[in-house]
Amino acid sequence: RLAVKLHKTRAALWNEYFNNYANMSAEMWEEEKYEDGMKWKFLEHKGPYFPPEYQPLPDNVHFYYNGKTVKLSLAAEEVAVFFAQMLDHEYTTKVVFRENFFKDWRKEMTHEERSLIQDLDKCDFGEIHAMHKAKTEARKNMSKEEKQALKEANQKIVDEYGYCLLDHHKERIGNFKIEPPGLFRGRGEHPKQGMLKKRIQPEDVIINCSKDSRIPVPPAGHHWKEVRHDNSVTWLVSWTENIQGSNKYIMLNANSKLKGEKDWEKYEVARKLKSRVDDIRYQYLQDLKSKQMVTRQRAVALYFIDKLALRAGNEKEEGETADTVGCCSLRVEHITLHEQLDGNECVVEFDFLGKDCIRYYNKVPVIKKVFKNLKLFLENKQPGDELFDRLNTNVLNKHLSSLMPGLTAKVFRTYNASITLQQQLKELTNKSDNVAEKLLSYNRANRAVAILCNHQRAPPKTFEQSMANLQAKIDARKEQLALAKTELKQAKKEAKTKGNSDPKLQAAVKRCEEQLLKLEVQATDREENKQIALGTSKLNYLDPRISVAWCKNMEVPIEKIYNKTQREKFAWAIDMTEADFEF
DNA sequence: TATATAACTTAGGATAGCTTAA
DNA sequence: TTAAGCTATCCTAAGTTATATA
Repeated sequence: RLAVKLHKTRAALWNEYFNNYANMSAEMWEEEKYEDGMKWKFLEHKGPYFPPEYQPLPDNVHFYYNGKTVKLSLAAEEVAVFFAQMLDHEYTTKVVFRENFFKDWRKEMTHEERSLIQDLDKCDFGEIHAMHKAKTEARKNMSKEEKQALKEANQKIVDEYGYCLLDHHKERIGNFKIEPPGLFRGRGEHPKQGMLKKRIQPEDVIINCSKDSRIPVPPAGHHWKEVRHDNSVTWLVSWTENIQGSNKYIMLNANSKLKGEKDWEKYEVARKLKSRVDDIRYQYLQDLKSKQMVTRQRAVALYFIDKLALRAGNEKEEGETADTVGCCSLRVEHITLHEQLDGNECVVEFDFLGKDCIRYYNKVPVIKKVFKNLKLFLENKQPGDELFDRLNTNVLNKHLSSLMPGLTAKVFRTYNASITLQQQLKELTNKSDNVAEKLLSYNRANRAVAILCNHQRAPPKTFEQSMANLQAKIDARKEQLALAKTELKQAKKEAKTKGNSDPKLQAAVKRCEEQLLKLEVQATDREENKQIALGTSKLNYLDPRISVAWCKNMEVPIEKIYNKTQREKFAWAIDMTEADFEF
């Protein structure tokens, strides 16, 4: 009940803010009274935008099997094109990808095709691939006018399908396009990579909107799977995808009221954790000594989640997805215990694949009680056995929500990310620094969070080159600076005899120094960022009010840290945050 | 109580398109 | 003016969590 009350108070606060934000007077916007769980009262939209239908290959582009031209049926040809388009990609060399593709491709073939085409290695997609490359090339080389026309056509689609009416607001939709068919590209060693992701028809699509709205019209000759009017959910359109059998949704853009409010709530829960975290930590440290195995496992898991910002780690169905784990699903093989390592005692070495098959590797000194428990958990287990065999995310989250309303495993990630940013910003930035230095500090604080959350990226392909280019610029600037300095010296000497120094030359030296510093700072920033992605934490874990307050305090324009999309998403924070905000 | 499912957030890679330097 | 390089945006996969179902 308390949580509901809290929620309602927040909703009222939010409405007050949003009235201002939307630049509407309170009278114009009759305050919505939402029942619990009601997401909207009125929802109208145009339905999804479908990808264009398949365009058959021109007659001069051939597919060959075993060296002979084969004219494929339309369905088989479309799938062949999917494969041909990916030929430059590493995917198409992987055995699993090729096998899955070939199996699904054969399903699309006619009887005759199927009996002829039995070996993928005998297929020659060369001409189709070349055609595709030529097409992308041609697109790149379009004239200004053609590009402009294309842009306008796209804008027209956005104007028509990209917005909806939700209660009193025209809101942008996040993804209004139905996903086009193609070959499934999973991450890492995905058992389903290469399978055919089928074309979605209107008959597969569920529409969600108000009863009294103008119901979206299906494409000519088609009908929707269902039209429903469920205002307890936020999606406008959904369909079932054929690879995993899971649902896909069309939902609002991040700048919408619905999403913004949810985001705000997320950070409010994390702030609440801030005020409770001491007690909660004390509790799980006590629990390390519990007589109950479940409780001790839960305590160790919480220790990891809190200290290392690990994800909850749901169980996954084997063979359906790549083999990745989070905290609760860690297996014996993923950790190594060291009584002594690099001068530290009780070190746990983690090595596992997390979400998106991103490797988590870390050597962490832990407290003795945790170490002792871990040793116990490992007893009589095989490498493939679960470390926390009595624990799952359900048990863990049930416990957490009993400690604090709204508390779940992922709140710790949000909390620790945001509090780390705030602390780091305090520690790293000086008011007297120039903007470039302040931004380096900001990025370093952001980077500390990204490292904590293990947000990695593949080093950009052009990284080495781009670093070299930057270094060349720095060298050139250094030379220029040296030159400017000698000129100034010379001028000063002459000034002694003539009596006036040269302010122009002094300014030139100063400008040169500033530019050099800026370049050097940029180089440092880029080098440190080689394998680290800052965007994910910025967008999903860092309370934007921390950044907004920092910008105000440091007199850094908000545009320096948030691009247009980010400013739109965080409009609420930019609008409501004072310089003294504390997370 | 276990398992499945729905709904929603979080995630990195691909690509479009803008900026900058040659 | 053009191409290279970089950033923003798009895309959709892969998580988490709450709830429904067996």
